[in-house]
Amino acid sequence: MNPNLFDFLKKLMIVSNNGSYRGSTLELSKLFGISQQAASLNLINLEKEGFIKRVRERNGQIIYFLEPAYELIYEEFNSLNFILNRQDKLDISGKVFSGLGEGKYYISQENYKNGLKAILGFEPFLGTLNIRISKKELYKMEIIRLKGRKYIPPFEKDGRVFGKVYVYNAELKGEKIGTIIPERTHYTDVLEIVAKDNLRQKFNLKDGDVLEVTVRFD
Amino acid sequence: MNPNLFDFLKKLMIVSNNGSYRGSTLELSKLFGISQQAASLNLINLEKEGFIKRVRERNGQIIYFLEPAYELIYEEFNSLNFILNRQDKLDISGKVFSGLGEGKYYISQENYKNGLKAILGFEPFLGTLNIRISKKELYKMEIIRLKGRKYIPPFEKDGRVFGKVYVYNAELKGEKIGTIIPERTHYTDVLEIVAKDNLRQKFNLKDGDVLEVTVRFD
DNA sequence: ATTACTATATTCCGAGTAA
DNA sequence: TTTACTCGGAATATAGTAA
Repeated sequence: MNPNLFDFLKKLMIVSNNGSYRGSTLELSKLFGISQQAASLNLINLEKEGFIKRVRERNGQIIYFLEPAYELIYEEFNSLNFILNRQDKLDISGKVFSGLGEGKYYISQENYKNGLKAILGFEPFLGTLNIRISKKELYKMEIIRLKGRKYIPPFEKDGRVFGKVYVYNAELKGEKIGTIIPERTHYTDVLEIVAKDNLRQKFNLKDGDVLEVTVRFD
Repeated sequence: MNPNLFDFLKKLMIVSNNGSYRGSTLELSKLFGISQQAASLNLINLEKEGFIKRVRERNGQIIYFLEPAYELIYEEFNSLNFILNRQDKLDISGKVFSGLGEGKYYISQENYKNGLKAILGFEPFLGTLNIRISKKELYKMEIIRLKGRKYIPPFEKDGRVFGKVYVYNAELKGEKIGTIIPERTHYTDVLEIVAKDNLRQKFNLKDGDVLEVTVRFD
């Protein structure tokens, strides 16, 4: 979300009571030092994006905050908490699920395999373990993305383009592992795990099992 | 601070390590999905406003975060915490100090006196107790300002203009009191307290004593 | 290589005003 | 009274480019 709109939402939630705000756009404009038109437009956008629900009244409107608004605030809260704790690692948890077996195909490519070995220090098992991150922890995925420093550069092979992937040292159940995040992907809630061994076998994992991974940024 | 610049600072602090970031404006622009020029300009502004200190290097620069940056993040963190806790009251503490006796003059004006009585439900002692809010809790002053609902409208008397003041029900040491914040003032760190009695006498207060006030928003 | 200036493009805001 | 549209101007971002 646009930082200006977020700022407006934040202020709106601060001046609200019991999960709602009753007032007019003129009132809001005066409170926030913006124009009535800007207040109106911001409300329209917030409603369009599903953060608030409005009910018109004689003299103004009632604004109800929907769950996504609180989720957004919570994400931001956690991001700031992360900064204040100046952490060099981050714990994230998710549920095991079966991918389409693409992981094995990709990881078998020489460039990726060698890149992983160089960054992680071990020869990876030819397969990945996927975990899906819950909505509550999605903000951590963004932080992990932003913190990405080590990566395997993109390359071409047999006329196909293989994209840049960020690689992180990590731990799982005391095991040194790696996590991979492709630079361009639409799966923003998936963390791919590589390890020396077949983790699914080693820990007898089933779909739906919850795993906690410690991702390192050094 | 401008929300866009704040957002940039926040992202910068997330991708940093050990209180500093080493890299180029081009790198940052790619990380954040903005232009190199915008990254450069944002850094210039952050440095101008005293949030960062930069050291040029061969290939880029090192960016050090200064204390005001952490303070800013901390303030925002607390504001969001406030939202998430959906409070209808707020505890704020500050140190007693002696004003110039202006409080007595203002509070003696009929309009102010009657307005206070109407909102607070008691006849105020003709004098105010001032407390100065510490930097750490200044963000609460902004929240209180934003939450202001009840006020005494501005008026003119003897050719003088008396401004709008926001009035809040509050508590101090179990006592029902009121706090006043003028709409326009340059003392953003001062909370004025009114009460039925002379609080300074009643509680034997001296300058420097720390008081905790619970401000209500109902 | 960099950063950052200048000029242009785009986005955003607010005044006027219709509904 | 409201909210929210159109439109012009301000603010902001990007492109080009100098240092």
